[in-house]
Amino acid sequence: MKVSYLNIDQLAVSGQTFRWYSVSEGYLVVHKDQAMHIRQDGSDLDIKALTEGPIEAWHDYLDLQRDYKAIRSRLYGKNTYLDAAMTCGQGIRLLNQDAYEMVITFMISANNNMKRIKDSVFKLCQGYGKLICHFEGKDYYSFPSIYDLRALEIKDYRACGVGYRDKYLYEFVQEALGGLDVDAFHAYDDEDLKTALMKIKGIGEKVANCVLLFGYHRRHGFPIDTWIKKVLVGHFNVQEKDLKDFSKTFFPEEGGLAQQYLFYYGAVEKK
DNA sequence: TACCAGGCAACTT
DNA sequence: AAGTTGCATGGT
Repeated sequence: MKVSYLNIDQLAVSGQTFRWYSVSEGYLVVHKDQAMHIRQDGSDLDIKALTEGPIEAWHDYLDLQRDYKAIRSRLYGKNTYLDAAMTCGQGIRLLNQDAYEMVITFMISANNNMKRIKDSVFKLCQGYGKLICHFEGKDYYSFPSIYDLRALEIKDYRACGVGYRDKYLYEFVQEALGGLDVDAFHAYDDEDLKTALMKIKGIGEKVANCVLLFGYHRRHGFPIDTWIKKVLVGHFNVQEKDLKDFSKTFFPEEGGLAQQYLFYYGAVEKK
């Protein structure tokens, strides 16, 4: 199919997902208990589902129905650094990911680096997810459900390389098994959602904003990490004390996408 | 060798 | 309310 404003190489390193695996051509992508093989040649996108689910689920995951041209035109021209970032990362989108998966993944992300986050998520899935497909000689596993994680002890999380975050993961899974249903949070308004997320140990302001944005698809969410902070202070002339409120006024709606452009730009510029 | 990585909870003032 | 500190682990 034909697509615009979508680039799989950019999405693979965009930092919103840690389950895109490079294969001989394109990527093997896992989300929840589904897998697909995705390839791209210019504007030509090819998706092959490797599991039973409906292909429409992948279209939704990739946010294909949204008009990125229109959104981009609203963001463009506000700031020269953002303009450059948008030109650099034209194929960046917001993926529609699973809330529970984002809670676990971004708990692991706190004060951590991209490689180790990816490795830890991989170990967690390999160890406790279900085998869902083989591809080019490798096995791929679903993201483990709370039931898959039922019997784990703190040390089992530690063995996945998550470090001191082990106890947060353990406690969250225990609470979820006890009835805490993060899927029910979809019904909450923004403020209640953020409050509910931050009640979970291991989730502070930044991780809550990541989960809110990537897992609950609240597109104005604007996570401020160490890198974004530098960008706002250095290129948007924001004072330290105004960081938290900045995005609300500067990006009334699509702050999340703007944040992704800035983050991706930073990631590629570093090299 | 220190310092950093998509920060957070617990503690001190 | 606001500021400080310890934290697992792998990379540079």
